[in-house]
Formats: sequence, structure tokens, C-alpha cells
Amino acid sequence: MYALVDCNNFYVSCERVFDPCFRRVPTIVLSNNDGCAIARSQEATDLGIKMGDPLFELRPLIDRHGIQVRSFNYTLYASMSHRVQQVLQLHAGDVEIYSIDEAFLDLSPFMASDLKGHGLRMKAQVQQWTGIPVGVGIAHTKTLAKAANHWAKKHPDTGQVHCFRNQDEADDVLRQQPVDDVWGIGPRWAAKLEAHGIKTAYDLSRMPTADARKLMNVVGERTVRELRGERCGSLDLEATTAKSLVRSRSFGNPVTERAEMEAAVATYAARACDKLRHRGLVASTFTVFMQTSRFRTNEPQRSASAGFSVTVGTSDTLRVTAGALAAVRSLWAPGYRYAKAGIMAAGIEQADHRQPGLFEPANPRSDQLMAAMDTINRRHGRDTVRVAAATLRSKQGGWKKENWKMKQDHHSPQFTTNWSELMLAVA
DNA sequence: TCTGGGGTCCTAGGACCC
DNA sequence: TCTGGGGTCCTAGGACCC
Repeated sequence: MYALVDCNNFYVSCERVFDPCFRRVPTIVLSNNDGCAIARSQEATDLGIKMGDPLFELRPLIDRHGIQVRSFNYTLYASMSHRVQQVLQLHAGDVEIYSIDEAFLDLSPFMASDLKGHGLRMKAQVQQWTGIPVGVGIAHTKTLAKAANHWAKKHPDTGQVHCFRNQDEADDVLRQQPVDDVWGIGPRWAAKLEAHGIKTAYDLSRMPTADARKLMNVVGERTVRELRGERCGSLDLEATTAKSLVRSRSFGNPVTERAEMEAAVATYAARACDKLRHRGLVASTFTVFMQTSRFRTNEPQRSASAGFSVTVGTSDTLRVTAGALAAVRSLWAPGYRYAKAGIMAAGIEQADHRQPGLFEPANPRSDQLMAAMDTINRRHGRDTVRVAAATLRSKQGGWKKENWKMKQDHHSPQFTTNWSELMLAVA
């Protein structure tokens, strides 16, 4: 049997652990750039706030109800996620970390015990040790465990833990679950399925596999089989290296000057290279993209991308920045208000497995330079040394304000990872 | 005025190989 | 009059996830 454990309103819950006075106050956490609400407390959901609602539309509601607002604090959430994972390890054979707030557990070592009771004890311990509330779904396939979890969250009488002991118990719930709530069924497929008269998860589970394959693809077919209790996926325990890596941000203010775009893209290129080196990886294809805001429909729109490849994988910030800047210059078209840009790295492989080029000898000086830069920045803080292209000089010779940088006006402290931001108790 | 970021997998079609 | 069979790799587009 598998358990799917998922944290309730995870980002909001993280904020509340360290801000207990706001436990009953409606609270939202914003996306990067303070753009829209991506996590809501139950009280905020009850006020009608939806996932993805833009902040500026919520202003009146925020003022009227004293809604607590927080900027995205990834460092805090990642740290809390790690704590939750450590507790889960104690209650499972194997644990697959599925996302920052979800994990699949192998419960086979506990099959002799009452699994619902096991789930309740696990939930209580996560709550007590980390302060994070979780929901638990238990079933014999991953897709059904997701469905059980969904049910548990919607029905408080379950204690937020629900177990399908057999297929009949699963079917009872699937009959009441809309098809678009099924894990793996997104809005497009849901619309197609509903057009074919398939409205509930149970309807979907009864669909002939050949039809499922035709209407969706092999992924959709697997979902149908899993709903019937046929196991198609097991726990994914291997730490695979990512196949691509993206660094991109929406701008705090629209970018209209090429120099600003160059500084922004150079910054993202450096961040992407930092990440590659941190993971011991190199990449051979880089794609730079820039786009206007699709929401500003009365303005001219543009979305453009251009890339470059290297024969031997690299994570050298200088080299990638040079290529990225050339891409920006080739793509740049004036007269637009750009809202976002970024860089994608692909063709990723382990740095120490990289295939050397016949005409391109290894460059130890590049590795040494990057290592020195990383050491300095680790000790003295990010960007202590950086590529000049990532900065803007004013005419007076000083640094120019970086208007493109994202907004974060409601940032909470890094309670768990930064000595200078620890909570202070005054007796 | 203001609307997130970072991933994965599958399929079809085209180019190429022997 | 008649012109093969069996592959791989790459890319773009479309779907999904959190």
C-alpha cells in the first residue's frame, strides 16, 4: 500500500509556525514579484480568494478583512519541507519526495497494523514536531492514494486521514469525485472526457483502455488503469539529474531599454550557472527568452527566444553570459514593454562525466576561476563578486537602480536558516 | 499601475543513417 | 513495367504536475 502525504496550505502553514498570532486570521502567500496569491489559508479561501488571483484585485478585500500577506520565502519553505520529510521517514519503508509539500510512502512494512491508525499517528507526529498540518491518503495505487488524500482533506470527519482498504471502498469515493479532480487529468483532458459523457472519477475508471489511449495518450491510459486498482507506477526513489534548468523572473517594472535587459539576462545566466555548479552539472544548450505581458492586451505583444550550443558542456558563468548577451542583442526589438525574461539550460550532464571535445581541451583555469568565485560568494554573500554585465552603471559612475528586480514587499524572516533572523524571545 | 516559476513525459513529423 | 526495409535522433507542440 502507498500513502500520499501532503501538507495543508503549505506556504501559509510555514508562515504560521513562526507567527502564531495569525493562526485564525486569513492569510495568503504571494508568488514571486508579489504578483498573485498562490497559497491561501482556509479563512482566505472562505473569503472567496482563488489560486492565482492577482494582488491588486485583492486589495479591497485585504483592507476590509485584515488579511495577512506574505511574499514568497522559498528558503523557509524548503527548510520546513525537509523537516517534514525527516518525520515521514520514520513511518515508511521508502519515501518518494514528490514535491515541496508532498511525498509518497511505501507502507509495506506496516501492512500488519491498522493503516488508518498508522496514518493518524504519523499526522500527529508531523504536527507536533514541525507545526505543519498534513493530510494522508492510503491505497494500493498512487492515483488512488491521491484520491483518498483528496477525500480526507474535504471531509473533516476522517481526521484528514483516509484509507481505501479495497476497491469497493475506492469506488464509493470515485463515484463522488469529479473527473477533473483526478491526478493526471488536467483541464484539457477533462473537457474532452466530459464531452464523451465521463463526469466522475468512477466513469473514468470504467472507460475501455483503448478509448482512453485514443482520447488521451499512454499516460491517460495508465491513469484509468490505476483508478481500477491496477498498479502502473511504483515509488520513484532514484535521484535523477534534471534534464533542464530554468532561471527566469517577471520584472518588477517593465523593461524598455536594451541595457536593462542585458543586465537582467546576465543575472539569470549567472544564477543558472551557479545552480549547475552547485549540483556538479554542465549544460551544452542555452536558450534565452523574453516576452511582454499577455495581460496588457492593449500593448504590442512579443515573445522571442534564441539559443546557442557549446560542443563541450559548460557551467562557466563568463562563457554563458557572453552567449546570453549575444542572444539578447540578436533578439532585441525596441518599442515593447518587456515583462519577463529568462534562460533555459539543456543537454545537462554530470560535470565529471562530460565528453571532452577533440579540438577543445579542458580549461582548468575556467574551473579554478569559478571555484574561487563560488568560495568568495559563499563566505561573503551572494553577488559579492559578479559579472560586470549583470550590473548597470549610471552616468555619474555609481550603480544604477535595478528597476527590473522583482518586488518582495512582505518578506518574512528566514527563521530556520539564518542566524541573524532567528526569533527573539524576550523574558 | 499591478497577473509565478520550474519541471516532466508523449507524439508526430522530418532528416538522416545503412 | 518495374524503385526496400529498418532504424535513430531531433524538434516542436501539447498535455500534465506542484
